Amino acid sequence: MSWTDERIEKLTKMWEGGATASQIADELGGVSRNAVIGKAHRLGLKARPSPVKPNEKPARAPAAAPAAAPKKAKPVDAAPAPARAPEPQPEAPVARAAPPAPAAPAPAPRAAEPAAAPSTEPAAAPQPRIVSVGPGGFLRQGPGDQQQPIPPAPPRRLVPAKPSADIAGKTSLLDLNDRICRWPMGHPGEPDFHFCGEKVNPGFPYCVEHCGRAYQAQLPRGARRPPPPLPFGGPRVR
DNA sequence: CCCTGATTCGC
DNA sequence: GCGAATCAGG
Repeated sequence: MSWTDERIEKLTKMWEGGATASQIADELGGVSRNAVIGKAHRLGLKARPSPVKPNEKPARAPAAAPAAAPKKAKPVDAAPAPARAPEPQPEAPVARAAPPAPAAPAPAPRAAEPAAAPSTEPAAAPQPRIVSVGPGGFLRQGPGDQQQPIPPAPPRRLVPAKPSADIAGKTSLLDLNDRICRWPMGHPGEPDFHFCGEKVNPGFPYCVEHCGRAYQAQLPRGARRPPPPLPFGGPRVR
């Protein structure tokens, strides 16, 4: 299989949509998970929560291997050339004139340090907030009013945080009890997935109508009719 | 072991 | 450019 435009597009969409490489490969067909990952990288759409540590980066130069334990001596570059890795060490500022280099990321211009204020005055007299409205309607803050550590914690992915408008008023999983019909409407995971919600046919988990769908008399052989649609609408088409 | 993504490297 | 092999964490 080759990477046609369609396939690349699908790969890109799914990758960005959060699908795993396996899922994508499965979907595209004819390619392996590795192929998908490799292609994704070549396309430049990296950056995904990787199971592997983003930690120390030996950069594939474990030259300092402890006595060396090459599981598989690769025919190539088997020789650990000593002349390698001219990694620019951040240290050893040998002959460097030291201009006003802000080496340490010291506490940046912090607006206020009320904590270490041994001031006799009870800290912070309630000053009237100076707030104005800027163009566009945003609230303008005075200096020092910066509300800093508010990392908005980007949404994880795909999972609707709250019931969408589609499902408003519909019977959700939490609404189920043994008096209402739990016949599924739509597919689980989809935004408007819900349950029938009608009053059940007493003694059954479904309403009368859906009991009719769920429980069907076995017809004699040869007189079978095409099977009715299954719950969930049958197997997912993909 | 299964899964995941990252990386390498021969092709 | 491609992807199997390999690695490494969960």
